[in-house]
Amino acid sequence: MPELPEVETVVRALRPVLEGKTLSRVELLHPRIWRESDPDRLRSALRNARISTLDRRGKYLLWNLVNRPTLVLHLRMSGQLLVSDKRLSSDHVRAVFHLKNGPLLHFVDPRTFGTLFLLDGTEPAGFHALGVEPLSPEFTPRALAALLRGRTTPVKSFLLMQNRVAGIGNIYASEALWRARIHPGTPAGKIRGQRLEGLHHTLVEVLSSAVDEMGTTLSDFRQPDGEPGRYGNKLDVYGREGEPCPRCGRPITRTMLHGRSTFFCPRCQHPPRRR
DNA sequence: AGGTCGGCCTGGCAGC
DNA sequence: TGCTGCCAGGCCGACC
Repeated sequence: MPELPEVETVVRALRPVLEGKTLSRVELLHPRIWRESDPDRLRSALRNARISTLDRRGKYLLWNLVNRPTLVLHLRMSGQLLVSDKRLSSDHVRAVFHLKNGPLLHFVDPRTFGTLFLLDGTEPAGFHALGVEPLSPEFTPRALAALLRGRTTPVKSFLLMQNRVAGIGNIYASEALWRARIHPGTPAGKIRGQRLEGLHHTLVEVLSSAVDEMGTTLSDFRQPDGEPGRYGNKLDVYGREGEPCPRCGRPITRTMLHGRSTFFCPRCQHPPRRR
């Protein structure tokens, strides 16, 4: 479940491994991984390509290549990028990147939801519709207010819309709303004033501290060296149905909102008062 | 157009 | 033990 902090962790770990290095070739091992692309284009774009810099946009990883289109990867649910000198024996290796005079980079993904494509005009349109980066200076309370205004959808669902704010997923949406004491079912447009300032603050706070802890590992997520992230034991509500709320002690509740598990404290997290 | 829902996938686990 | 069925969830396409 790589969300922004997990993808940021992967990008930071891969920079020293990949930046300035040259790919000799890529092996594409499962058709679902390149479903959005022409595999021949991918192979030829990556053959002997020099990697200049690595970046992140929302939950996407970007490899900027010298004189080639940018390579974009998305890990979706279960994808991992693992660095190893020796070839991994896993059944779920979907692509292998060969570096000149360097280790192998494995794209491992049991569920094959992950994907990779080139920014050469054939990319999925959704990539260009991504919303504001929540850890950028552009993400201000005022900017969030403009996005929320008039929306009737539950704020939890709103936070998952990548075309509004890019990078928040199911875990950090629940965590930020708990910290802000906002009920996940609150209509997004009803959040104003101090509550909105609070939500802006907790979103930035939760995402930044998860980046500091190398992300959350519930089951699949691994850093490129195979280590899990450390934020999992800092979660206040996610995955803690029935456990006491760290603030008030009342049991955490789980509900389904738009088909997604949503965790919250029914005592501390209120919808806004009617006026 | 905004809001909602189901499908894509497979591993892991609960329940029988 | 071995089977069934459900759950995980990011994103997209279909629908109202």
